[in-house]
Amino acid sequence: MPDSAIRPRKEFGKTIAADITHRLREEIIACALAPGEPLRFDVLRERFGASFTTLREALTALAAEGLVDAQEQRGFRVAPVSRQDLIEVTDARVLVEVELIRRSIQRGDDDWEIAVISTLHRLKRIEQRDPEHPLRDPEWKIAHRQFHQALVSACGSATLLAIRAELFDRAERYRHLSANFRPRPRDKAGEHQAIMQAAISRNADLAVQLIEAHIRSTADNVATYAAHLLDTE
Amino acid sequence: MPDSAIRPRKEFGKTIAADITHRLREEIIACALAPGEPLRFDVLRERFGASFTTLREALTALAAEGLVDAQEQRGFRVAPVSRQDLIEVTDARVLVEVELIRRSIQRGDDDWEIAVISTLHRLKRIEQRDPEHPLRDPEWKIAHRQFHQALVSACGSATLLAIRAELFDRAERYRHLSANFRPRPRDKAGEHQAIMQAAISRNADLAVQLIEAHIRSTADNVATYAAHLLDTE
DNA sequence: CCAGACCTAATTTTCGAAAATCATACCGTT
DNA sequence: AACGGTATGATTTTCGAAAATTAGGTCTGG
Repeated sequence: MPDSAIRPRKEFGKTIAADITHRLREEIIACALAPGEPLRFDVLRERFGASFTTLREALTALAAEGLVDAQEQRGFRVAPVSRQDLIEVTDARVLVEVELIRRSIQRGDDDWEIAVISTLHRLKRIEQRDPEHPLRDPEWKIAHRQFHQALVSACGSATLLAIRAELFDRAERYRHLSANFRPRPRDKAGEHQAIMQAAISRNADLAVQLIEAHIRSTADNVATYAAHLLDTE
Repeated sequence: MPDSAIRPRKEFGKTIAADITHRLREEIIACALAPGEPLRFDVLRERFGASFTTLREALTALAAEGLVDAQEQRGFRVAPVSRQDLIEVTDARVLVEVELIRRSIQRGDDDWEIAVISTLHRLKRIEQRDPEHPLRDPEWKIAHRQFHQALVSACGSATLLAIRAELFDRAERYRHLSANFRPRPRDKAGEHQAIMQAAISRNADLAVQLIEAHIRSTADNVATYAAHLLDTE
């Protein structure tokens, strides 16, 4: 990855504000910025090399996504975590994801099947290469995200996909939170494989059941291994 | 604190940006700013009396809510409307609202019942007073919003309530869109009464059925009377 | 010693100028 | 006339100084 000195001021054709929103989002999801941590402008200014107002715009956008907590006249902080919030995010994810899987299975065409199969294939490849700590591998994170994205991509509702994406981000932050304390990842590969097969064979009820179990067991895992981070709030 | 003779620039304790976000949201929902209309800074600056960056922050927040469309490097515009978007918003609302009604009916306590009954009462009072064009009456709009809010308020999930609120706003904009062309409002009072009774008597299945019909028939109404505004996009 | 008013420093929030980018009209060439 | 490049004006985007607000510490009176 390019050094920050070499890195262009902003990504392809986009505004600096949008770029910083993206970078901040990644850092918050990865818990490089800890939950509840104050986001002071001096610090951010130095870290991201942007002005007050540009940073403010990025923080406002992330506040609307639920990753940042805006305290009027008292600045911003990384959205705190809690057991209650984890439960809410999990339940909301199940509600939305189940609906989108059903729609995608009903509406998905050949391209959808190909996307599901190929994104799973890539995910498994990466897991074979280094089965240790998947969440620490940026490539695994991207591949994992793309597989789940592909599963629901044929649902036909940009509105619900946007909501799903926000909930996915918030859930991923909790996964990172517990990643450092989890002794060994469970058998996600097998779960993903089963979900893919249920989806491709158009077995909606089975796919829905597997997805719900997948989401809930991940959340349970977080609740167990990050318990000490969730109760002190 | 300078007690200026002029009216206060903002609501007490809030930032100007938050205040402008609120005012812009109201105007977009009410279609005082037409769908698709470009939001140029000179114009907004004069209308809202704020600087570029403050306005930019407000527009960014509204973009995250789906009421404004940010076109990188080419400014902002009011989010366009379309038949497809109306369908998506309606379906998403049904999905979320049905879930929240179920939870509220299961969990609601005495205070919840009181809130449902009293907000409906107020709504009916306002309708009696002036049964003509409810959407043009700010008081009716607030009362209507508060009744529906009360119905789901006991669901126990701030996360889902926030998602619901965004979808409600987007749907309300469509209602305003058709309000000018609808010959006569249908019998909403009766529908609200029936929903309240089903909720209070803890008949979840009936309440869900009524809510879904309520949402869908409203959307159908919009699709009919605002057809000429939805197809040209 | 405590409560509360006051002052100062730290921090956020807002502003308008300046830089960057986009849209359009103009011009010369094929 | 069609095309492509370029200058020009319009508009957005970014910046850092300045204003506004909060946080924290000090002093005073009871």
